[in-house]
Amino acid sequence: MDVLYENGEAAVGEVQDALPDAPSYSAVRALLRKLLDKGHVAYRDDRGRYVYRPVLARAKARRSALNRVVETFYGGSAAAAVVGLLGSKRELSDDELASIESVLAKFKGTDAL
Amino acid sequence: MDVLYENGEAAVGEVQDALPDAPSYSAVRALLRKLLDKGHVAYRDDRGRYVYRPVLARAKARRSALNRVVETFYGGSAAAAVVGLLGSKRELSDDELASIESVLAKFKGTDAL
DNA sequence: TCATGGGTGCTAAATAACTAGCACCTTGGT
DNA sequence: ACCAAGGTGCTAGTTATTTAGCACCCATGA
Repeated sequence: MDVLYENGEAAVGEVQDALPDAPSYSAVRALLRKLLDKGHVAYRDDRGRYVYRPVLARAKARRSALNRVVETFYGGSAAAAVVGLLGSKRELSDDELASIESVLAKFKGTDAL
Repeated sequence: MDVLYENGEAAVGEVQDALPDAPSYSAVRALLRKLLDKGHVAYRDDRGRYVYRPVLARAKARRSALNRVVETFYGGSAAAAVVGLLGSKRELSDDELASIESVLAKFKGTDAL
């Protein structure tokens, strides 16, 4: 799933290559077929070659993945996760800094009242 | 694993209860034993009852989990992940806001030079 | 003391996942 | 037109996981 979300879509061989400790080609085929049966994945036929993609919107999966990490490791506190995220970073470009301060601004507003 | 990281430690039954789609008690027992064999988990004997805990330091697992989400869903950009994290939040306490601005401060310093 | 509840170790059978290998089809190059 | 490469569908055998059920141990409460 992560492979598909990262690449947007991928064929069997690509999924296998992207997997850290890849099982056999046959196993990846079987796995993708099972995900297909379960409705987690769809495919398009690219001239006889099947290219798979996630069914659940990337945005939803993203939110859910982030949520899980926040729940598991930060006691549900998004702010603590943000601190953890930035704490292990060395540098931040001006653009990145600006975008973060931009989303922060809205909280300053509501909190100040 | 997530269950153990979230609770710090847990017995077989607790792991089973915390699991979203739990397999049988036997399966959880077997799984924990396998994790034990692989060295991912340790246990203490609480008067005949085994209580399991992760071997890998929470901090490392946390960093690794966060990293994976950032790689998978935010193209490796921690800043983008921060924006995503804060974007879906409604409110932030003064303390939370302050702690975030505190870690942000160090980037302002280095970037300004 | 003695039953009870809830753990563990262990085992055997059912179920699921992995693997390898076939025939077949399509694409691309010769 | 033909061949080679690389896909798919399908199948059968191997391996791993899951399951249920034993005997046993050890706190707890009656």
